[in-house]
Amino acid sequence: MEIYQLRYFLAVAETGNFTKAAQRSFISQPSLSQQILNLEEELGQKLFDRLGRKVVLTEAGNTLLDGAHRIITEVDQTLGELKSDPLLGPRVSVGAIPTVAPFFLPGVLAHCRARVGS
Amino acid sequence: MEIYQLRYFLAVAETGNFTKAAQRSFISQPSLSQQILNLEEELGQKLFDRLGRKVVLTEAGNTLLDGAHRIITEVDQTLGELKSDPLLGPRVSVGAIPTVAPFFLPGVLAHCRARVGS
DNA sequence: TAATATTACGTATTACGTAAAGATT
DNA sequence: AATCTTTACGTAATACGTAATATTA
Repeated sequence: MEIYQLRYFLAVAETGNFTKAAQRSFISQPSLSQQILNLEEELGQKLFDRLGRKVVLTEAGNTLLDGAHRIITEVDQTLGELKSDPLLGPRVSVGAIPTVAPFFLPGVLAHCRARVGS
Repeated sequence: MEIYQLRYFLAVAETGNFTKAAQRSFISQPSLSQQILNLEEELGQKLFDRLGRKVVLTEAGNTLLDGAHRIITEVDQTLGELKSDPLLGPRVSVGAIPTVAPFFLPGVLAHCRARVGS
């Protein structure tokens, strides 16, 4: 079970339709179908009942739906905190005596930022 | 970012050592190293400071550590609920008039279970 | 020099797309 | 017949292992 599979699963659960779910996921419909089948096989549980053109969650599917929501929420939140966050990363502490600090530091720091490119 | 990568990351964070983390993860040490690098590249953040033989979490690493713990906990809980749980799956409701139920149902149901193999 | 991490590169797994077939309305 | 899903199969991406190369205590 991987994160990308859970995203596919959620797309199907929310659209109730493999074709639309595939479009939303930017992959072909058979590939998405395959991943859902892989998930079902790994879990040993059918996740959807294929009723003609309707796709409905099974009991196991509903259980996974709950978990997937919680997992993906945590994942996206964590990604949001981390992804290329410029506030994270190495810090530099600079000390200076009070007399010169207000005069020199602003210009010097701006120069540093410009050279580093941040 | 995928679940298997988060497990590798946790292994390194907990052991503070790529070699031991690889052993615990049952993969070779270079492969694990590569996955950590992939993660760092995707996130645009260094996750560990390699200080000679010590490996220490960066600030971004600590942020991911929190998230990874929550994510993996949810994942494992969800997997535990689902994986080949025989209680899940299709249910069959059987009705019978009170008079015959206690006499016939036990044997018939046992027979069904035996034929289905459950 | 011993212990550890990274780089280089080939192999094997596997996710994906296209085409064809099956199933349902 | 039209719409949707699954099956079949080839391709491309990539996770992994082995070997060689840094790097540090």
